[in-house]
Amino acid sequence: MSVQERKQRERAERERLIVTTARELAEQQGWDAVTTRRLAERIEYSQPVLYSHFRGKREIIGAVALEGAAEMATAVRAATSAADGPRARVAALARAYLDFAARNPAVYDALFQLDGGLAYAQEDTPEPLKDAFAALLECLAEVAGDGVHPGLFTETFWASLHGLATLTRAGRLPPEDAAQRVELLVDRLAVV
Amino acid sequence: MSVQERKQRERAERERLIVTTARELAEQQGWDAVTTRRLAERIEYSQPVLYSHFRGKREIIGAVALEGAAEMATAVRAATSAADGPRARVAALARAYLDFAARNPAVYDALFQLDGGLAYAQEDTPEPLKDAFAALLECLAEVAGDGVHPGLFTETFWASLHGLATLTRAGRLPPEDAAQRVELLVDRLAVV
DNA sequence: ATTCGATCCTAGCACCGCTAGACAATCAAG
DNA sequence: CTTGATTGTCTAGCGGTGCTAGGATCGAAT
Repeated sequence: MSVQERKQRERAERERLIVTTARELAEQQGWDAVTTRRLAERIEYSQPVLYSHFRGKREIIGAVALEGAAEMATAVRAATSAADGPRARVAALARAYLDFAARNPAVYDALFQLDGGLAYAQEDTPEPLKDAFAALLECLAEVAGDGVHPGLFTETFWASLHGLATLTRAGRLPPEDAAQRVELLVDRLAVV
Repeated sequence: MSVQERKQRERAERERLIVTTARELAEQQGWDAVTTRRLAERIEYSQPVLYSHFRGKREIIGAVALEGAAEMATAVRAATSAADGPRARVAALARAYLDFAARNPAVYDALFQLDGGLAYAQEDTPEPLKDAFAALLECLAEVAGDGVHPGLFTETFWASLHGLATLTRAGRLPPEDAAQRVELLVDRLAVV
């Protein structure tokens, strides 16, 4: 029994190694640089080993996305719980979200830009994704305003943040006025 | 002289053919399916011909993006000019924008998701891109609100629309309530 | 000690973006 | 009309990609 357990443990460790290595490589050099060959070389195994853990590159991206979703949820909750009052909480949420996107561009891409083969906004959506959305909802529900469905409001607010995050990072928006745009968004969208 | 002119004309026609074919192929089967081989086959020339018109695939994407920017500007202006009152104009703009993104997903990707080698939000930004932004600005400036820079407001509003467009199309947002989200966005962001 | 199954790697497939160099068509000069 | 240079296009190939078939190796159980 113990032998099998050890093997299982080692296998799980190697899977973790694959995911964290893929994430590192993606953050360092972009997802384009995350090829199965380079990834295999970094973990010091041959390519086919990757395919004994994941169906393909997509699933590896998906694994990084799930890891990122959990972290993002934590970051958002930490920021909102440290703020006083609805207005300050929403502002803290927005900053935390954009900060996460800016600090972990590759993870953010895996989550919302690339195809990681994950289901979104459905019953079979993985728990970390649901929870990340819940983290937003918890804070944003209180500023949705009368007669506005909290879920719908959260989706809309989230989409606005997502737009800011992606357009800024892709060089479509000048980065200088980022803070002002966030402030404008919070001021107008949140009902306090 | 006439011979050279004819050649120049034919060459320009072929360049148009490349761009429209790339666009067609991308809309039909996605940008992943737009390979230089397939594109060359469709225009009935060999691969190297593509490289006598464009530096590489990136520039072809960029050409599609510029074409799309011009069309989007036209669509937005048509929609806004047909509406009465600031509130209705902004709503029409939002609908026209999202409609364009939904109807021309590949073009939208070329514009705002993919790397077409174009400069954004700078002095050397190509004219069609500047003009597309100007089309948004013309309408949105009148609802920016007191003390809010029109450019900054336009950027923020645009980012929100962009977030809705991308998240909806990527399956990150349920498509049913799209109209309600747009309405919410217009109601809250636009000062009428 | 020997089987046998799990584990891993080598080698290779079809495809990608891109380019060098051969070849044919066209034009200007003698 | 015949050259020679120039232009245009194609074939073939490079190094890379994601992914997989099949053989080698190694450890556990008999």
